[in-house]
Amino acid sequence: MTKEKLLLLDGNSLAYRAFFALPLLTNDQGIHTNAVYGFTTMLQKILEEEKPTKMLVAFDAGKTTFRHSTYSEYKGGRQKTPPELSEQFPYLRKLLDAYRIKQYELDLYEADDIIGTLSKEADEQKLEVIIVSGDKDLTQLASDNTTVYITRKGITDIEHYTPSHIEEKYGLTPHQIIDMKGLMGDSSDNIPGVPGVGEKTAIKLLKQYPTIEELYQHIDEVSGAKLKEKLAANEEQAKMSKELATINRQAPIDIKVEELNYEGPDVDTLFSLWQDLSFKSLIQKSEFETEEKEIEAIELDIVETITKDQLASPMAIHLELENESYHTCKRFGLALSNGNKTYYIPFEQLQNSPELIDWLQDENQKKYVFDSKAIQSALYRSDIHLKGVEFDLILAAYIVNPAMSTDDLAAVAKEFGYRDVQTNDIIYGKGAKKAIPSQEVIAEHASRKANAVFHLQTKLEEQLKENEQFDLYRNLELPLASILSEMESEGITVDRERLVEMGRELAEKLKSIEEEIYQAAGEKFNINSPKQLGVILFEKLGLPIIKKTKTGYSTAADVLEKLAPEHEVIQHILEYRQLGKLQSTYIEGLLKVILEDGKIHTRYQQALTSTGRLSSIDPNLQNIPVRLEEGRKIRQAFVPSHPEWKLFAADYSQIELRVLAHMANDENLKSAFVHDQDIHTKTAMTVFHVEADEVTSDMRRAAKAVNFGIVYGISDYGLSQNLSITRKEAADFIERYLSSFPGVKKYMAESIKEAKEKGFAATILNRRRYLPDLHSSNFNLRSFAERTAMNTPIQGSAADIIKKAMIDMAKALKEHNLKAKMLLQVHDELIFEAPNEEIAILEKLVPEVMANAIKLQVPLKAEFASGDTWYETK
DNA sequence: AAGATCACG
DNA sequence: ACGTACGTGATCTTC
Repeated sequence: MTKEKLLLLDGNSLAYRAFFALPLLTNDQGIHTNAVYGFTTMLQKILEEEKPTKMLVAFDAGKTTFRHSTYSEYKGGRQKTPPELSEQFPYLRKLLDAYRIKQYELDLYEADDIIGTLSKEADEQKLEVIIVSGDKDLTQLASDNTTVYITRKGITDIEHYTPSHIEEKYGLTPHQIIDMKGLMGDSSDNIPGVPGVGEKTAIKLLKQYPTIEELYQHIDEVSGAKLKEKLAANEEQAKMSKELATINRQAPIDIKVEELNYEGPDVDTLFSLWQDLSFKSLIQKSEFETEEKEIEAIELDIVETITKDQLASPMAIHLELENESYHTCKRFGLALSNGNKTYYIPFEQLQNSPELIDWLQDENQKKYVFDSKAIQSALYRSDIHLKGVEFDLILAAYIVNPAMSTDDLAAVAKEFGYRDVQTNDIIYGKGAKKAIPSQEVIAEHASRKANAVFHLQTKLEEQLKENEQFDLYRNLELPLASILSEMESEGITVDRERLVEMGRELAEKLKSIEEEIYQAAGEKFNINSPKQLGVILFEKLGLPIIKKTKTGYSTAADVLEKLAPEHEVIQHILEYRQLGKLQSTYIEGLLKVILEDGKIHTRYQQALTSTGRLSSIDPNLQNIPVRLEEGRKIRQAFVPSHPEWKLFAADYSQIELRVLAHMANDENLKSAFVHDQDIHTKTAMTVFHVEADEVTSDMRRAAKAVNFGIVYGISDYGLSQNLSITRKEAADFIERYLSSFPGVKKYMAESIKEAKEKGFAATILNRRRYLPDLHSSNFNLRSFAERTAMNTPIQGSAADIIKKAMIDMAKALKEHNLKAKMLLQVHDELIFEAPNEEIAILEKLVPEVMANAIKLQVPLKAEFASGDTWYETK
């Protein structure tokens, strides 16, 4: 049997050390974690190096100890524990529980005394003992069997105090450390000692007289009159100080060395705690070590058909796809799991399994999935209509924390403590190593995913309910996924010839502008290269440098506009940029993604943005040009899918400011919307104290910029940049705005305060965004988080509203038996196509549904237009 | 793979 | 004093 090794840790001391050694880290919910993190890394290191068989962490019990009856000023004058540290102690306790390490504390005694008592007992039993602390006092406990580890700078750098090390360092025995302390005192514990005697003098004296008692017996022999005088005057104090510094090795503890066996951590609990604390590096490191071996075998049947008797409700399903482009990619096969057993059926066979298809299409057969939108869309391509999705892991995880920046099932599962599933990167490889593995490998991978989904359903739903977000998840996001799938699958028709023709024209214009630029520059260069352009403009032509980027001169549009009067080439460059953008992103880009049906099928990312908005990719149909006429013409290529049909567009008017009026409960702002006034003009009237007919276009423009600023979480600098005014003027402006709209002013302050208290900003439908940086000591990070705390409820609530409108809209189209289809969403705008004869119906129905999506304190208003192309819906 | 730029709400 | 407006995606160049 290996020799017993007992590890005794001074919990309080190490937590303090870790806290002050590390910067203030927080987890994604804003709880400080640096002390727990430091403690953990130190613990991991010691466990690995020492491999103890017994362990205990001792804590100080409370404020009063038996030492206070000797000396009431003991530990007096100490700064009280910072709240950022106090809040970490419960997590430290949980951490130790997860490691299954015993913890102990005792009324009236300090951690030292518990350690002293246990180490004495262990020492007598000839156990090897290691004591770990940040407090050098503990070195008095060193012996032949006991080594005391004291953390130096940081927390993982450790000095080992054996009796011989102490001898070498101080020329004293461990026990004399107490006498040393008695003479020199300890300011941190407020132990007085003998004033004027420091470490050097104390050591010198103790080399001559081994203890304080013997020193005083021979006080007359001490050399140096001054020193002798000081010692004589403070005899009582020195003896008391010694008493205070002496660790009590007979504390009345009711725990025995035999009870301290350490058998390693409860891995699952530990991992899930690390998840909660966002200890990503620790998780990764230890997974790296366990990844290969610990993944459990699964029960899997690869089958050619699936019949009713193999199906149940609920079951988790996963359709394994070649890649993320589910509208076009290869579909490998479907895995089904009831939590224990899994089936995998290749996609070709699935298409010939009528009982399985019936089951998939049966609303009453409940399915749990990861990314229902992808599966529904991919099945729809084969005319299979997925119904009965009861749980969607990607949406649930996104609602629990939208900051989770991954769409990989395994990565999401890991976040919630489930690890028997691998990432796509591991199975398929990434970059150059990418390859399609065998069917067996794919089948197992898909089956593990289905298992993961099945196992995580309860946990996620519990968490959603706990956060009061279940309704948002179940009645908004989940039904929306299905509607988005229908919109994506429907797609929008594009007039390919129109795009090609526009491309031809653009190419000609670009060619001639390009030549003019080369002429002006006197040489050929790559106009698309900011680096090369910078050299031409700022070195060759000697134009003034207005702004720099990290890597060189800025040639961004706002800079070039300021340079325009300086040189005629600037205008050409701006035009080249503008047209080049249209050509590459919109003409060539869109032509590339028109499918055989003549349509473009974007994909909405429903679990991506931190505010709750959607995003659109492959292609992005949420940023089709509109502001400039040349670009806007791109919209002429977006057309209805049938002759005698039209496109119909409806957009919310000022939805974000209406949301603000509602949330801030600002009377002035509310009244503007109740009376349906032009909000920017109204703002100008209020801020400039003028009548409606006195508002100039500049005043309105300024008011509009301030309104934007308010929505974004205003800063004087941002506004000054936007309006090209000084910062001071911008600051005055904001001040005037806020005193005109006192409700808004109050809202801004309250949003930050509330987010700070709760740890997150929330929307009308209780969507959350965690903002740990509100507590950051970094000005930039904190300011950013503060602006986010103001902006997220506004932008996010607007997103909630339009999502709700989309659900209501889909229902209304069905109920009215309309042929009209909802095709696109652009944040505050919905685009439909419909037969001509339905347009009049939509003109009534759509604005009504949109306006009634969610009841606010102010009316919601939607404006609409229809036309033969998207361009004409204005 | 990162940075700059520019398209949208 | 600190250095910024909020949220996205695609393309191009450069490293």
